[in-house]
Amino acid sequence: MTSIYIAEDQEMLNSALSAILDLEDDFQIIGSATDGQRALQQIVALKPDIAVLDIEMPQMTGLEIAKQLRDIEQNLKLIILTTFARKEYFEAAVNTNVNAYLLKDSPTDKLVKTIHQVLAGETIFDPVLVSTILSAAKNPLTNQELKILKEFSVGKSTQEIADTIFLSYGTVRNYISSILSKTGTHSRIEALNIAKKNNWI
Amino acid sequence: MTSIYIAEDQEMLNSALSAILDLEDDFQIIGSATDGQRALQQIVALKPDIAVLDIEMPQMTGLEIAKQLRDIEQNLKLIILTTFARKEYFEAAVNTNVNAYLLKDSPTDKLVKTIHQVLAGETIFDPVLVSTILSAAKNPLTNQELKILKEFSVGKSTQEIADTIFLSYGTVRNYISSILSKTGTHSRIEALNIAKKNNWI
DNA sequence: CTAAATATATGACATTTGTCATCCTACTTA
DNA sequence: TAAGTAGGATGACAAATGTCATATATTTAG
Repeated sequence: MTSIYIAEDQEMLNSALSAILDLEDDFQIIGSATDGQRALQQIVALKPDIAVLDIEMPQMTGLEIAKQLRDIEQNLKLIILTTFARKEYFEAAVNTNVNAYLLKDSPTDKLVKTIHQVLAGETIFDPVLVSTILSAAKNPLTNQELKILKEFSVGKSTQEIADTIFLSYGTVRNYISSILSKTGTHSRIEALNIAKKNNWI
Repeated sequence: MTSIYIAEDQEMLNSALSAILDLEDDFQIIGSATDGQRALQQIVALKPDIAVLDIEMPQMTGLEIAKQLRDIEQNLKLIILTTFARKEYFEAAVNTNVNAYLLKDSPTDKLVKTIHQVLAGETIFDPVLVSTILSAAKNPLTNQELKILKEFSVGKSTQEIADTIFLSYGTVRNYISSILSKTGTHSRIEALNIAKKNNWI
């Protein structure tokens, strides 16, 4: 019998998955939470065989939970279950040595199958995810440019950005000009829309 | 026996709900889709007793489906199942006379219960939703201002906005100035962030 | 019917933004 | 060592943006 813990902040999906997995003869749901902090505490306390973790949750993300658990629980198998194929998430997950990374855009059968495969020692990455990552428009922005993009995404003015990252006013404007040129746009809002669409921020 | 159709674009939740509802003795899932167009066609063809509709789906939203179905299928009970408590959605749903409006932030039990209540002739609005709507910061923008906000949210310049909605350049700038003043900001990006946070767009 | 509110428009002004050419300095690298 | 090259900075200019005062119809409310 395999014990499973579910961390998923959308109550409907959380309860639905709990019910479905619990129906499997060899699975037993021993707990679930809709926020990250509680999930981490309970997983440490209950020591399940498998933890299914959503990434975006209140309090603490599934990736943070995975990272902390990796250090203290060697046997625990970690499965990340999330909505979007974001490169940053994926890389973080790979670096944390999670056992599987699945998209919510898969049917529940797939989750069940994945759990079985993980128990058998396999590591599973959703193929849709992998191809999305590989085909995604590569972010052409430098670190500095990305930092500045994030600054003006919250509405800061050039001067405010210059003050927060300790660059001159003119330099910040040069970077912004470069961002606009690389994104093929002529205004901050357009550049932001491009960046969001391509998951650069 | 009650026949149910599910339209929900997130495959994991779709399959999970299908499985769970099908387990109920008196329910039978007769179909499901992950896009709006296909859902509408199949619902018309299969004539279920209940249609559970997500709002945000590719091709066609659940609200559009509900509207079209209301005209041709009087007996069909419509249940809207969605993530966010948005005033516009809620109002549209009420105007379409849907039989229930439930948030995904409820457990599956609640959905099952709601279906039974709807079958008994009741109309159910998620209480969390109703209180959220009532307490939400009221949108202070006029229709024209909102229209202009949406225009510059996609990155259009003042002149481009003026051209698309047939107003003078100066008038558009006045409206934008008014938007900034009402949102307590001094730039379009800040105003956009406020508007998004409060679900005005 | 009048007063107030709306929707639209202008002109004028100060700031901010976007674009460019150029410059300096510290590192690589051929 | 000389020629790049990356990161940062200036100054100058045009265009866009944000702010205000004001004006004129048109509606709406009292």
